[in-house]
Amino acid sequence: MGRQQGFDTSAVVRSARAVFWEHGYDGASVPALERATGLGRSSLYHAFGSKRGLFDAAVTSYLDEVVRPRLQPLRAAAVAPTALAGYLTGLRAALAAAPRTPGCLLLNTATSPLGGDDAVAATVGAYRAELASALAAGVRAARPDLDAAAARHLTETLTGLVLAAFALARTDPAAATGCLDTALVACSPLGLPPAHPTRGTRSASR
Amino acid sequence: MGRQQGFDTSAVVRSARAVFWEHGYDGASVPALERATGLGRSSLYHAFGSKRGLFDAAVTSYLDEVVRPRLQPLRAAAVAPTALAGYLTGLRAALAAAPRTPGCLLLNTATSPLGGDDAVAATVGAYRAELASALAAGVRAARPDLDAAAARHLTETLTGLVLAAFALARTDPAAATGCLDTALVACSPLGLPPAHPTRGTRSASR
DNA sequence: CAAGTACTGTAACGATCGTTGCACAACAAC
DNA sequence: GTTGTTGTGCAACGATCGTTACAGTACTTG
Repeated sequence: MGRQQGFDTSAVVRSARAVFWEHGYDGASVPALERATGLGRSSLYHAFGSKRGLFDAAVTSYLDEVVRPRLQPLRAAAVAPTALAGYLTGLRAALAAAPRTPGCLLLNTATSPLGGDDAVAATVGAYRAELASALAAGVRAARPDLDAAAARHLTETLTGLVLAAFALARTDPAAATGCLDTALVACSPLGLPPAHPTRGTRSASR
Repeated sequence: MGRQQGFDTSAVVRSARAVFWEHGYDGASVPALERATGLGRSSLYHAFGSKRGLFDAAVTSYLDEVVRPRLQPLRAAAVAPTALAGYLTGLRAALAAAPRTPGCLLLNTATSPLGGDDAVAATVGAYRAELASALAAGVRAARPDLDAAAARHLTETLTGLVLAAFALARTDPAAATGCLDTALVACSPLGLPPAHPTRGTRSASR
């Protein structure tokens, strides 16, 4: 069936994803995508049709390789009581580790003009629902003492705090980790910080 | 001292601000800014130096004419106990009113590549601090029963939920208003919704 | 081997980007 | 009125944007 392509598609998408993640859709120029992927325009356009096609592939890759692996413990059949706190501390560590993090590819897209696109809006909506669903499972496992209304309230609070952390990641990483600290406090059975509101997470710097 | 300019600077900045708000910094082309303001390039560049200069003026205008007026009841010397809930319901109504809202100009900028700019990051940080400070005052007035740690925790939770609402405004207005509903529940002394978690706000549609 | 098809390199496309120079118009100061 | 300064209109700048056409290469298929 003709010549076979000389590159690994998923690796190329991963490289392109990094460019979109850091520079946004508009800011990611085709020459920059060529450099990052090591491919020429012909190959890119042949494989993905357009810049937007490559971006869509990058978003799918982001969901599959970045978002869902981190949510996996919360989406399993049996969710551990520590899975919720583990997710939040893990996310906190990830944000604190990188000196300058671009935040969340999907949230950045949602707040960009591209967020007006119906397909993008649907993807972002599905992402938020997936996150909320996973956090709900974590809340059920970590806080079986809560009734349905309280669990729902806590879930929505945590979802909002996680999204706020993503929103602040680029300009104010400290504030972003602070949001996750607040989330950790919120899901504690005590309901209040033990001594000082600033929690120490041994796996994260600062 | 020479010819005097034939336009109202603040009105021009207001028009330009709307363009930046909807299309973002990169997406706002100079021709579009010309059309919105009714000015030629010469006048724009003479008055503001560059596109970035006009954007900075638009951000200042946004803070002065959009953000702070809404926060004013929370920044007054004497804060009413209802000011906090008033802010949240007012914001909710504003998000629910417009069919398609561009969210928050500053948060959109923060999550864009421009968020990496030091000046932008500083502005966004100051904005977040101002919001958090105002919400803290509202919490003190609305919930004098809370101790310092609990008040601080509630303030950070509310700040996060407001930011999350802004982040979701463009792609999912319903989810954005949901964040504000959750915030309203969180600052209620009951701590839980009375019957159904979905609160009715008589001033807002839906 | 011959034929056909799929992938890739090079080059250019038209469009739009933000910015600048220059000539002219309008007003203040003298 | 004259001079000097400042705002505005017109036009073009070089650069970069995403996309496409075309020729050539590499491989599968018969």
